[in-house]
Amino acid sequence: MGKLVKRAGRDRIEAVPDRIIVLKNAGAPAQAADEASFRIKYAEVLNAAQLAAVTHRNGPLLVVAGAGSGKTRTLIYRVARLIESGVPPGAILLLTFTRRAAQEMLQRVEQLVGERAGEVAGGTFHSFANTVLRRYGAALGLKPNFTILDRSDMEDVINLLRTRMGLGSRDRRFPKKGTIAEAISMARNKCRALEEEIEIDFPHLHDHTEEIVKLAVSYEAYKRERALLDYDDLLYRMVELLKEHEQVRKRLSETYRYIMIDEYQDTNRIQADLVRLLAATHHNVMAVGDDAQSIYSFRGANFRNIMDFPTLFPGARVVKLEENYRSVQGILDVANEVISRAVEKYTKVLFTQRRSEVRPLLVRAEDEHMQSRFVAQRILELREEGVELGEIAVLFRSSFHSFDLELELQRCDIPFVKRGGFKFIETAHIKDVLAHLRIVANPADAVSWLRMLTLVNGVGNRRADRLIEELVNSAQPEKTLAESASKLGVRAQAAVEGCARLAALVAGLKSGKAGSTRPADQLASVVEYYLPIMREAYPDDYPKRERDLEHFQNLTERYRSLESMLADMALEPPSDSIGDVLAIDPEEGYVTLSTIHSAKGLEWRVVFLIWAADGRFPGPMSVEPEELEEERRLMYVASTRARDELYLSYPMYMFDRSLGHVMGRASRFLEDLDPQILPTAMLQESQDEPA
DNA sequence: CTTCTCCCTGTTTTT
DNA sequence: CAGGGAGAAG
Repeated sequence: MGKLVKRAGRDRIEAVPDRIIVLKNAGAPAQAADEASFRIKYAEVLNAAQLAAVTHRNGPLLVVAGAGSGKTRTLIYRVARLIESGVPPGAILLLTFTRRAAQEMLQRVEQLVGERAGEVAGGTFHSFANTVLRRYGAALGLKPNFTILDRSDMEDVINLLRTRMGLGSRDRRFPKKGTIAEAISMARNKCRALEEEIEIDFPHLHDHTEEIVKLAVSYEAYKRERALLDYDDLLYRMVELLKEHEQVRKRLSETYRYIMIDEYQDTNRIQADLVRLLAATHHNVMAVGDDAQSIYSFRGANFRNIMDFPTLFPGARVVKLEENYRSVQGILDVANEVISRAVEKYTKVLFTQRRSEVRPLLVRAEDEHMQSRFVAQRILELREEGVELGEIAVLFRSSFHSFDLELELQRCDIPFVKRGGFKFIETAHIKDVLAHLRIVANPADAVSWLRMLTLVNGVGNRRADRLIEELVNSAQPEKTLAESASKLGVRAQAAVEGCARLAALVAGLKSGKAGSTRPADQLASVVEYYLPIMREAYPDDYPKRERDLEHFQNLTERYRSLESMLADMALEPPSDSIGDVLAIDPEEGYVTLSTIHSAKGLEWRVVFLIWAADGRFPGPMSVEPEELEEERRLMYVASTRARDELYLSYPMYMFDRSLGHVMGRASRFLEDLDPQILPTAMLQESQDEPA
């Protein structure tokens, strides 16, 4: 789907500097034309509130939009309206939650106003920051070839530093790398001192505060020395850039004269800062969001942020969209009930004119497998009734909740794609292969060197560490590698040979052996080198992994530059669970399986929510009242994804590792709902149905 | 110092 | 049901 679109997206973003020239002309936009001169009849296709938002021209605007109230539609029409009013598309910046969302919106804008919409800049905060930093980061002393660290890279570095600093080698209770990484990242996302963050959210780490802070300090230094940026750095350093370099700030602010942000309730303070700085010269910011759908507090978002918008941008206009165009009233009744029991009240009550006799259904299954069979069977029936598979989704709280269902769907030959949860980009073999390419782009990328070197037989953490010290400062790392390795001595013959082979590979990659520096070709030589290593490392399942690598090679075909490919892999990784994807018949379509988080902003005609059971949703990790409130909002998000039919199901017997078999109860968010609003059904085995 | 093996843990959610 | 971590052997 949409190779071209994706490519267009990248070009759009990369084209930043050219646009500055365009800009000067844009300084004097066409004066507000009167309604008759617009091709689109805005007043006819939008309701009053939507129209008010769309025709808003200058100054800050906050749109509080309930689920399904035409939020995306409003954004799209606003973009169209601006373009029709003479604003150059390149002066519009559309920040969304995923790049996918940005692309979909721009496609729809294109249908309205034509190709020029393609020039609108857009993407996630992180991908936008990435582009800007590559271009202007030199002002901060940042190399343009910096490497982006994902979460597991971050953990690798922390682990390395921890051992190096001799922390926690004795103390078995020293926190794990993942926990430390989380604390560091959380502190930054909430704009708190690390000490403070530990006190508030990680009180159990209190005894180790001093060491963790030290670790965080050396982590910062390590990244700076080696041109490495983690996700948080992308945002932080961009804020730094805008704060400290007035010229850059002015340039960008003048380039992007109209800024729009989707899903504002899920932004955190740094992102808000970023917007404020970007809009410094014009304050033309339109934020769209729904406080009742804030589900990313684990990433530092706070649903109260949206209410702070008018403080951040004085004089902001506020528009509320409350009419729902998506769901039938029965579904909204459930959603409204769920959210009305929240401790803190939200700003809207949804209503619709879509009447329907059908109510959502709370389905009790005997056990997990029966739940899966129910979903599969109902999907088959729906298909008989003429519902396209693409109109059906199964949602769940955590990605592993769908394991049993996946097997059942496979058994019934129902094609599906799973979104959220495991990303195959994060599997060891893909990361291994990527590491070899990352050092071509950034030879100082010590994380990747470490990964590559420890793959070599006879090289472990210690030797790798010593080799890296020499490598990262060397002008020709591959030569240095071969030389230093040869000094390891006869006792490490395997290591010497292995390093020589690795050095040869790297040399080949850099020189563009096989006459090409196309990422796909470079990847091919890496794979050739890596296959024997992989066979040895994973004797049980290497065939599966080989198929992954093949799939990965296909994915890289369309990239022309290594840098853009690597940035994409870090910021917008392909998340399809492979295998199934390839087998799908485009005519038939597929059912979507998704975590609720990944379903944000999407809608389907029929939605199943499985594992709506206490202990799963909310999960065992949610104890604090605030966490439970977020789970409640998550339930609200899940139920408002459905247009016509909504099935909430849970098994009556479930297996718990610590408790054994337990009686399952419906999620606490559903259990005391009026049966008039949420009727209950019980599954029964029919006689002629084989078990 | 590296590697092998066994045990244990622990399992949201994402850029 | 993995993947990581700790401990022992080469």
